[in-house]
Amino acid sequence: MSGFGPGDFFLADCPARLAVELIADKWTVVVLYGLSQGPVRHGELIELIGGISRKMLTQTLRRLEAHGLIRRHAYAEVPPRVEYELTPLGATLIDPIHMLTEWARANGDAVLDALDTGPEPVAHGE
Amino acid sequence: MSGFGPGDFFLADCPARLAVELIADKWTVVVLYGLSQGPVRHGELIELIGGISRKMLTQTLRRLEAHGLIRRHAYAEVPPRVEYELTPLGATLIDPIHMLTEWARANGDAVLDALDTGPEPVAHGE
DNA sequence: AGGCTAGGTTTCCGATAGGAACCGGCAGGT
DNA sequence: ACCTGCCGGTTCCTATCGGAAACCTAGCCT
Repeated sequence: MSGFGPGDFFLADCPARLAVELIADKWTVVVLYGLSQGPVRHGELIELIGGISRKMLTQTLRRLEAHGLIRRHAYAEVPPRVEYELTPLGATLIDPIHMLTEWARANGDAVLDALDTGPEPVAHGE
Repeated sequence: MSGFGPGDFFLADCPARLAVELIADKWTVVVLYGLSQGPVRHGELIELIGGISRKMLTQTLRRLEAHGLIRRHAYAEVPPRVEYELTPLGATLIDPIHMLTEWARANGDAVLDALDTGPEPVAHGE
């Protein structure tokens, strides 16, 4: 070991760790991926992302907005319309996110196979 | 919109989504990063990763092992020694993980600045 | 015998996640 | 005029999770 760069990132309170924890979240990656091609409405995201609830979507969007990764546009229209889009800072995440999603697409089956192949409960003394 | 490839990944139960949720976890990214340069012992990870508890580390490692991303070597020695290392499948995650950590290192400060600059409570009617 | 080591589990409790139900304003149907 | 539906969001409530600290196992050292 000992080959890691500066001691940061492992330091629990450094900006890099906080940034990772911001996106290392069940919904964040999927939401950012959904926004990666342009502005999307709240309702569109709800329909697009299977399994997410309005509450968790709003919560996730708020957090990303507070951290400057996305911007919210609320149009004062009759049926309310709200669009979300990546900020320039948020756009810098597109590449990392796409690498992750591509990895997931390529290896998702292998990961699931591993679950069936060797559940081995470990039991540290079997 | 409508430019997303196949409808998978948004489907909530497809392998790709499950794979993303496996690694989109507070500790998983940091742990995988810690293993990215070779085998590491449990205790080394505890010292390396600031803020993690033994419980969460073990839990995270077990989950990664069950999904075939890492392998566990328990040496039957006097003071027990346990090493963890990436499997070939897990090694395919190094690149995506490194992109994430590099992004975090480069933009962590900007993300934190955004928090101070515009906490704007939103209040959907300001 | 008692203490040390290293990895892991258990216990307890506060914090969080998440679904369902509700809110608010306005357009349109009747 | 009233009821209903649309959209985004919030509130309520519970099940689950996260984390600190204590405990466990097993063998060597003193």
